[in-house]
Amino acid sequence: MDQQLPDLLADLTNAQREAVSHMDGPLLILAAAGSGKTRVITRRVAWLLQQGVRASNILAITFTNKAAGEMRQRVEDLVPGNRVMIRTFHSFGATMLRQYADRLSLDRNFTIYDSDDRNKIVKQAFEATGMDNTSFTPERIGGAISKAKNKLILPDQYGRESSDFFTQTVARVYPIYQKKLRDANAMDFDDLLFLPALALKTNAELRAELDARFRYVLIDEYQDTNQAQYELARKLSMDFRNLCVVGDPDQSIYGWRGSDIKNILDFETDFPDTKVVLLDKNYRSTQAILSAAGSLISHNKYRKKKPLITDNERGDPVRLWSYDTGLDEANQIAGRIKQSVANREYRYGDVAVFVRINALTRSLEQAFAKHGVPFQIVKGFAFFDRKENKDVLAYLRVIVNPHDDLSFTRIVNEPARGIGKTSVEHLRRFAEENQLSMLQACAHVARITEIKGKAAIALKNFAAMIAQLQTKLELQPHEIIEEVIDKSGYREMLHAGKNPEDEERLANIEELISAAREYGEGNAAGTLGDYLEQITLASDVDGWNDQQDCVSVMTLHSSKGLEFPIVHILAVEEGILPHQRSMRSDSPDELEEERRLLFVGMTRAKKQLHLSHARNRDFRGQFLLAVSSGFLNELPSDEIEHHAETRHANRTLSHDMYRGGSKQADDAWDDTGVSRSGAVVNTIKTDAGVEYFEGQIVQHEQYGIGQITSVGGFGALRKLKIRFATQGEKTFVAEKVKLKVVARK
DNA sequence: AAACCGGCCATTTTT
DNA sequence: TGGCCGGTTT
Repeated sequence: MDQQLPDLLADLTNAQREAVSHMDGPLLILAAAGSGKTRVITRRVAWLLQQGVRASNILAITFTNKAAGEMRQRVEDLVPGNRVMIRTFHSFGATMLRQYADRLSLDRNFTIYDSDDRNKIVKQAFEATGMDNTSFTPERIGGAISKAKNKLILPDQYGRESSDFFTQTVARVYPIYQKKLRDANAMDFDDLLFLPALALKTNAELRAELDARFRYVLIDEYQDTNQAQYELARKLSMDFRNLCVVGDPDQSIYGWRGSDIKNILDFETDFPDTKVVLLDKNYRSTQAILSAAGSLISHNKYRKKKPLITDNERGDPVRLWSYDTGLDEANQIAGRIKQSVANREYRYGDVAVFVRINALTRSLEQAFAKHGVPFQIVKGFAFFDRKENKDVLAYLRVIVNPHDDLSFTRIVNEPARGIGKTSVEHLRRFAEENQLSMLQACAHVARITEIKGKAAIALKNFAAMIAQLQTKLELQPHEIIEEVIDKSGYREMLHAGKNPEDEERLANIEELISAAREYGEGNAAGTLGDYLEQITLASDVDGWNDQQDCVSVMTLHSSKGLEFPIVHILAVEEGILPHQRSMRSDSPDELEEERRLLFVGMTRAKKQLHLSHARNRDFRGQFLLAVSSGFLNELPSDEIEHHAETRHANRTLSHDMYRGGSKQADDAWDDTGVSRSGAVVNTIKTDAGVEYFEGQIVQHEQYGIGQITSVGGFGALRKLKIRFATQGEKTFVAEKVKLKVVARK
């Protein structure tokens, strides 16, 4: 080997070396959490280059753009100046669609619609079917279409397989939805996988070409691929079967959006001569953390059994915290972090807080602010969701893609130009009848008799302004934004400033401009279209700055692939983790996925792991009962240290701060059937032998967690009143109702 | 045409 | 709790 090249294998374990230096043929790397997976992939890319494989023949797929960037950097450090394509699946799909647009009869300037856009188009498509209002939300119908695309089901195929009313509805919406997207020259997220996968399936020539172009394909987080992604991977690896996939079935957490854990479990069947490498040693976490995580995940039935091993020290026990309220939880965690940093035990940047749902970040935000703890919420681009920024982006979209009627409608009267709803509807109808985009239709506004003088002139002027802006397309993105807010009158509108928040809006746009400028500096060749694509395809973690010394707050899903010395996981409670929606008795898979989600969160921790729950939680403005998650009972007691942070001293005071219910909830905490006051409560026993009593906490299939507020009646008429966490109070016949008594320890 | 108001609703996770 | 829709007023 050339002495000047870095020795890429020297510091690896045997298993890692085997994975890195495998040359041709399919390769499956089963990599347990913390087993040095990223290192192996980057090393492997570098090793292939060192063996003389051309950079342009390698394709590496990661799960987030951030991961792609990091991998690019690490490969660059090992083999400077290479041009390996490292992308997310979606970004790869978008690139292919643009690159081969002509051969696929597509317009390469397509807009990428996000889920908000998608739901709006679904709504329009639903209305176009002429069906009556059903109870199906656009989100639900859109979700079904998304799943169909992930399974590569075409609009007309969907109709043939539809049976019940919901799928029949979807079957009617789906074709119209898809046509609307094509008319607007827009792709939804799923199209970025769906269309390339279909193209590779039906266009043999293109498939062979791309297969030869990407001779070596590496895919990270393979356990989270869906059928469309699977198809892409396969079709790129038929003539050149050098497909390397890396993943861990125990970390599959995207089943809800169509990913199929079978892809990784069946890989060896799909590729019979697969070489399998097991990376099972963990280099990340302490023994205590691993043993707790391992004990939890061993409760999953649908799973290959495998031990979690490490040479690391035992370390601190996993700490389990009980709080009276969610507010206490947030405040005490903030306080303890602050104290530990003051004691120089660790830095703020070492700490991460994970939550199951985004709504839970709010209390943390307040608590951290109150205690003066620096933090960042990894909800990356909430910034681009602000109205003013969405408006500006809509202008940019229309400039790049004049067919984008959705964006056109958003901005045609923003700022107000005297173009009202009715005029816009007339324009839309005319455009539809004449197969034009709404922007194109503006040129023929004189022919639309319903649109009168003022509105007609305004539309003409609007179209002229867009045309004028389109001549600026070769400018840098941030310069175009400046043009947009000047020429459109947006800046003027905000400057006129009637509302106090106008100033803030202007500041937000300024921030958008500097973000665009920053983008331009890093991507000198980046067009406006590239910039828009980057924004739309950005994930939450892509906006996360890991250099800052502050606490990171994020969802468990976002935490995948990351690691932190100190990890807190909040609200490990029934209904939250596992989430209500996953607890239907007919879907054990979903419950297992929730368990994997907690497993992923736990295995992010290197040194300290804190799990917590509260007995009462503020949710949606209501103060509700909370019960610790059954998952906590699946942890090994000898690795766990319990901390009950109750506030007995000022219990009454704390209760006075909230609306009713919490006193009862506290009484209910004793599992004795006897309230704290000592009074015996009503108890009834059903014929099936189940005993119910007041104050007991139960779970109903449909309504979720609740507390029995009263029992009464005799014989077949015995009734239970149950107050549910989210559904209010309901009455049931004790013999009939199916309840699960929530067990606690 | 636009601003304003009040009621109703849902309410996981994300590219 | 707040975001959205639909209706009403100016």
